Amino acid sequence: MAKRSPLTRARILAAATAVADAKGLSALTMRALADDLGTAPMAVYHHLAGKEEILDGLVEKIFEEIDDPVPGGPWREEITRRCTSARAVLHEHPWAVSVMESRVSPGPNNLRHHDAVIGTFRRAGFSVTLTAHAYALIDSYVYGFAVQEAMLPVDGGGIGELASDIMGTLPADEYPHFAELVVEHVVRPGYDFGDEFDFGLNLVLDGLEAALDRQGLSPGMTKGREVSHPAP
Amino acid sequence: MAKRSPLTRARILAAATAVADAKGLSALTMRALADDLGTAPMAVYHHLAGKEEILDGLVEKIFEEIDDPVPGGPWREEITRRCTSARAVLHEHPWAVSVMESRVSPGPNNLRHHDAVIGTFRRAGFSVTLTAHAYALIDSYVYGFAVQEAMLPVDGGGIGELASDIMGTLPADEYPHFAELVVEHVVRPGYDFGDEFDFGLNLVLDGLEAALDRQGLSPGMTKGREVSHPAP
DNA sequence: ACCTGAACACCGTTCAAGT
DNA sequence: ACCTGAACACCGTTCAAGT
Repeated sequence: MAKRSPLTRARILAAATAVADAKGLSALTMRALADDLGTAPMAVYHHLAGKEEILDGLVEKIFEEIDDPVPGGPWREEITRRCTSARAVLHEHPWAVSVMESRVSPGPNNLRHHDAVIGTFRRAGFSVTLTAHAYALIDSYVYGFAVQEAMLPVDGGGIGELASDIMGTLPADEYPHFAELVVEHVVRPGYDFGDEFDFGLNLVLDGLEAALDRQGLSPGMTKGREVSHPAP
Repeated sequence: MAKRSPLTRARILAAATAVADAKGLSALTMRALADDLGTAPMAVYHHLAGKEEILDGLVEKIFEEIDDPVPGGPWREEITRRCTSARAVLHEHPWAVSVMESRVSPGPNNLRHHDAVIGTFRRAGFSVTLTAHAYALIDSYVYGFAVQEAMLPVDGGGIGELASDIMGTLPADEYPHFAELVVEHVVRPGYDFGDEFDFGLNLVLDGLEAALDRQGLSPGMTKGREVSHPAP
């Protein structure tokens, strides 16, 4: 793409993202990356220590793209915006979860982002324990949804064709419930797996809201409602 | 391990699982696998077409290990058992989700298992649409939880030490909410991230129960409550 | 200082050959 | 039929050399 500007850490990471987006994670080799940058493979090593550091950089770029929630704001709106943004970013970069899984320690963007998520719950009155629950729950949901989207062989509308391909090849009477779901739902025009995201997110947030209310009514509320960093 | 029995598809897949469990997915090479089996690398190719077929086989073995729910049984108990089992299996084999992400089409065990999950919801009166919601939601949660567990550098109790290591290295005042969560919760004796699973699962199932009740009361209930394969 | 080319130890896989 | 060894086209990375 951009050819003759001097090699930069940022330019290398941008090219790495482009290669992974376009051809998949397995096509992201040091040689392919150098090709895309118009340099020899070894040129990259003068700006980043090696492939591991490139992968670390890619994950940090991902967390840069995701909207941070604002602690102190209305928690449900903030968390909704954050989760919707995270899902969109992970959808654009289907390799992202795989790369995250292979990292050993979180970078500054990762920490800052999750500090904001935790802070949003705490400032809204979630106890430390309930914040830990909520944090594990929403991240599981967002990451898991992204994994499922990444597992789909095609995007959005195309899934209908694929599903009917599968059902055509496979004995439908061996998997009757699967077949019913595909025939009566998935192949219908307008179906998009991505639309399932909002249902689950709202259900999860309803549950957290109820848990927050229950906490407020329970005897141990004083500790739970303590806010570690009160607004000025 | 077992050395001199004749090479078998099953024995190869068992060895592949053992290598991935013990040394990680990246250590699962055809040469390392052959070493473990006590043969030359190319011997494996007489029983499986190549590495892709090995990975397909590993995923099928995973779905063999997970308890199928029984359609027609009490849906909440069945789904709880299934999700608990799935989480345990994915915890034992932290490489499993990564491998699943890279597969193109589901194998028979995979299809049978998900047919049972879908059937459990349908037979309990979930409409096709609500079943699609429920299916996406619980699998997102289970896969996402597994991803997060796989991202943790150490297991269970050891996470406390690691967390305090991180907090020791990192400026705690830059990530105040993160620091609070670690100091007041994660490093406490007895904390185990895996324990977070039940909270989220119960919250999700509560939400699905409420959605099922709402569906039963709504005008369009007849179609939704139709059971495609009534008990004899 | 920034980039290069040749070389090394890997990887999955093909192919001709052994028993 | 089942297994083997050498070879091929890759991969990340080291190292000595170029500008």
